[in-house]
Amino acid sequence: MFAKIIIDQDAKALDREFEYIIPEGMQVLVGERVLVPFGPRILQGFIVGITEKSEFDASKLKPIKEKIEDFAVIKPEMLSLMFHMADKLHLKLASCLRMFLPSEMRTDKIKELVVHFCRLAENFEMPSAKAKKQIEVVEFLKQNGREKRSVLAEKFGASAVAALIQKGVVILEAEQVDRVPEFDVLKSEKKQLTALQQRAIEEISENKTYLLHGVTGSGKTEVYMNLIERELGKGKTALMLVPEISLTPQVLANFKARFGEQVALIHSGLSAGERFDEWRRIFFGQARVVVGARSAIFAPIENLGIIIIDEEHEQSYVSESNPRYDTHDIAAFRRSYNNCALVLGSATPQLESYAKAIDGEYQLVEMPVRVNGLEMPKITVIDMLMEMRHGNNNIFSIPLMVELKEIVKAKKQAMIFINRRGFSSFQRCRNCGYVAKCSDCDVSLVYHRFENRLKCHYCGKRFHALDVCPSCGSSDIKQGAIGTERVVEELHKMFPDVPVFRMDNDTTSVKNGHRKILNEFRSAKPGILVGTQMIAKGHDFEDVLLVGIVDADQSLFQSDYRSIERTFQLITQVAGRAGRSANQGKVFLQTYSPRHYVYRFAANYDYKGFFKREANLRKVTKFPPYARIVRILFSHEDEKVVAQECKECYEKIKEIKEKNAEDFVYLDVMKAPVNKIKNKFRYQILMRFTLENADALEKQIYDSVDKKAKSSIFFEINPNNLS
DNA sequence: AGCACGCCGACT
DNA sequence: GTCGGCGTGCTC
Repeated sequence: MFAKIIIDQDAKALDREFEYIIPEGMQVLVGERVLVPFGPRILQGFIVGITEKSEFDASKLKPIKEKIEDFAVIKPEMLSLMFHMADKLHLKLASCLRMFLPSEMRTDKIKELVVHFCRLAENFEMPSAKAKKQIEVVEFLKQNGREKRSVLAEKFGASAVAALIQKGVVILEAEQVDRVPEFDVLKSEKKQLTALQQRAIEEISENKTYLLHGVTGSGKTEVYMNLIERELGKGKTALMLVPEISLTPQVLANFKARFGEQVALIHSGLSAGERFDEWRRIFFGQARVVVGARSAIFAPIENLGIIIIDEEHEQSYVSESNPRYDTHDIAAFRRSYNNCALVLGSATPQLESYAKAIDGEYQLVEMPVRVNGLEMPKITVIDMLMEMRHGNNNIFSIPLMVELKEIVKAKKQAMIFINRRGFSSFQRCRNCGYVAKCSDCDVSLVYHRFENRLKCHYCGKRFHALDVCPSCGSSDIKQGAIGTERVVEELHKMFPDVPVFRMDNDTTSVKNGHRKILNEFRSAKPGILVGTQMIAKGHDFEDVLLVGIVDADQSLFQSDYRSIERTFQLITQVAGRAGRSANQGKVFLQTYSPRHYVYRFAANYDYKGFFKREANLRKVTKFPPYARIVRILFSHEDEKVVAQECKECYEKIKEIKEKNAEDFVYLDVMKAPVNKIKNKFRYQILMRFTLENADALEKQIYDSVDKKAKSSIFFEINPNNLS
């Protein structure tokens, strides 16, 4: 018998099946992991097929060396998912398989956590009277039966315990224990459902895809929990995805409280060991509910009754680094494989999803009212140009400052949203215009006051801050647009006695960083929380009565077809943080373009109006979801090589375009907007075509890319950012 | 990915 | 004359 095997190496040249002989007497299954001789070395491989006869020259075949586990780590569903991903997303087979296993399984450093217990042998000789410590151990075990070796060693000394084991008086028993991730414990309280929630649960009853459009505070989480409960009752399992940043202790605690031991949690805060143990619990069916971030969509859970993607519009569901994939696509595959329901929930669905709901491809379920029946907080749009004209050059407008003072006086809380880390976006010389740039990447550096350093947000490299301009020697250095650090500093000046917290990538990178900051903020009254996107997600603080959006335009003027949509989503999410209790909250939105339509729709919480306007714009200008964008990015350290290879590829695509002229809207080749990252030069081909022949064209274009090129080549469909 | 084979410059 | 540069090609 022969096995088709995928070698576990992330290389283009190895991205196919290799054949091996299954040795006599070795029992293997599809999906198992094995070690095989490959050239001069021994590598890990996955069995993806078993055949009677070989297709390759039989005399050149080698036998499988050994099995790694005695069970198939890749289940049938995941195997078909792998082929699906390789085919549709142009991913390498091995890199798909890697997504399905906890990374620590490949390095085989981590194993089950084994604890050694000691017990007395059935019949044993008492140690000699001189060995007092050993006698104490024996007495202790007589009293207590079993104890951990580490505990005994600490109490009586490791040598005494070792001697007893040596003599056979004490027997060692190894036991595997699961590492259980930390979480805050909440008491489980089942809330009374509103009529709206009840209706939503009833509507989501078939094995279809549903778009649950519910305003912030409409109680979507409670709906999810009830849906999951219903599936568990039917003997099914459930998979729920949440954006990484909203995997807050609160959310986790809620699920643990409701579903107890049946829940497995997967998120980036887990240690390697914890992650592995959760994966095992899912794999072996002990966990029947999986809650996790993006990569949890690959959890080896079987018998799915429902898949939920909460905050489905979140960018974090799209993997931007290899392997590139969109969680929606994977969820759609698993939904259809398991013939189960898929629920996409959001207050501000992606335009693409809402369009599908309108077309009837998804079922639309609406929850237009907050659970507590309260109005949404009032959003006031503030014209910062007017502020400047009236002589206010501060980063806060007068109305926002007035309101902040009120909050402090009333011992309440406020959140200030500013979507930029660091102190200021760049440092520029006022004299000659010099802007500090990263030596390895083509981007300006961000000034971080606390460390007094310039940092590259692309590669993380750090540089000395500018005292004098390196170009002209002038010491007149201007700070660019403001960041979180700068806002915190301003607030400290205004309110020296009020605790101000900063939450962004820089302050939450330590383990449990989120939780610490949020817990401290929770008890600070008055208190102010300053942060980037990550404060916009799902934290419910009753006393937050004010939300300030310092610079709403920031996400608006990025040359990206989705930037307006993103701005709308961000404002709605951030505003939803204010007034979660009976007190009406207020939102102040500062902008330099107050008449932009996105602010009018956002201030009125008019999603449908916004959708209509934006969808129409996309239709007319032929952008997704009414067209497809393909970007092919070439990257290499030698600029001549990338430029050349990119150009060659472009010429081939140009031929395709000429044959399909009516489908193409746009095609061009250029330097990538960020021309260099980590010392690698980047060139790109950008194109746009209509949907009629999109799949066929996409395939042709993919096939025309030179597989032997020296540059790394990235193939992106409707990319989120074009840097 | 790694490792071997293979064809052109500066060295005991 | 040889040692070694890394370009090209192969691994069931």
